[in-house]
Amino acid sequence: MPELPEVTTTINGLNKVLPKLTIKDVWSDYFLRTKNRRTDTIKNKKYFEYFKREVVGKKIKNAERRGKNILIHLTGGRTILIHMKMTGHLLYGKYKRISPRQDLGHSKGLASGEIWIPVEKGFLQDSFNKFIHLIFTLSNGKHLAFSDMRKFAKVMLFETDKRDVLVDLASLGPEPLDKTFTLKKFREILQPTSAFGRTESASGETQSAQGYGGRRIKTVLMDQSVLAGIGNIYSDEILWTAGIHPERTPASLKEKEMKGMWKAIKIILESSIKMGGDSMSDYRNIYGEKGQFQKAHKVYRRTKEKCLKKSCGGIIQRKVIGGRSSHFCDRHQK
DNA sequence: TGCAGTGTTGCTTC
DNA sequence: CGAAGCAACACTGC
Repeated sequence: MPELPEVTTTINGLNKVLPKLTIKDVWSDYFLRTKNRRTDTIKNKKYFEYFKREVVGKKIKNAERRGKNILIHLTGGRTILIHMKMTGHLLYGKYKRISPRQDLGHSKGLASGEIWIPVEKGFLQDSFNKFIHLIFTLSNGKHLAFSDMRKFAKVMLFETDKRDVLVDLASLGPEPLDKTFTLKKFREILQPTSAFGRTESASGETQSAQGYGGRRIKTVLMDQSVLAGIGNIYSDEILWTAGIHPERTPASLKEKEMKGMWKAIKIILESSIKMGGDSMSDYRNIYGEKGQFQKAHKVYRRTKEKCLKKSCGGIIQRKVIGGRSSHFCDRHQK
């Protein structure tokens, strides 16, 4: 579930422990059992060998978030990009490698016949260790482990000064928590006359004069090229707070509604960061600890329950929108 | 037991 | 353009 607040929580943790450490070794079993044919990620064996050659011996400068991507900047002008997708999370601690017995419950996820387990007692002990598919050995004797149950994650290396042309980063919209993401900017993105989202046809005619204006607001909020970092949970929570139905179009939004949504974006993302992110599913911080935002959900996964808006009296509905399950109150979200 | 559902993204088809 | 369906993968819950 890593969306913006979860990635931020991870980045904050990484920046407390990683800077100035050197990567001494890298291990992965991603490439052993995957149908992914991309050759530019570590799921490809040749690419992983290259990745390992480039990364071992480099010192870590710092970590940065861009959208839902984790960027780990190294000396030598290279940056590691990690997109956690559905189930990825980075864990920091002291690990050791073992060859587990198959009867210990390690099933399909285990491809290599080896797993890494934490040496010290604590949160890292509780789970997810059998899903570690990438691990860095650091110069202080500790490890940075990447657990990824469903193996959807993307890990690659790029030249730091080419970040502006790397499509994973270049295609992203503005950062919603950036000071420069003003109400004016949000309005420009959503308004029908906006230059955003318009394309020119061969004849030079404006093809979609409405920009994003005709799409459903839920899918627009989740569109990483419109705004970077918002996913299914936070789009539901933002729309509930702003009182806007997920199927409304940006073109139909009144000024007051845009302002309410803009404020909700800032408030909800910031409050989740303060709570250490959302651990309704398997997100954990780098020490394996849960975040708390799942306790503050107003709509997400509350299908058929009462709307929590004061004196609303509505019942939370669930409907698939843009291929994602969307939760909303059809009484106060108009 | 079996199958729908799960935070993300990208590709294909209509 | 945009929406829908599905694939990548493995587990949980009904």
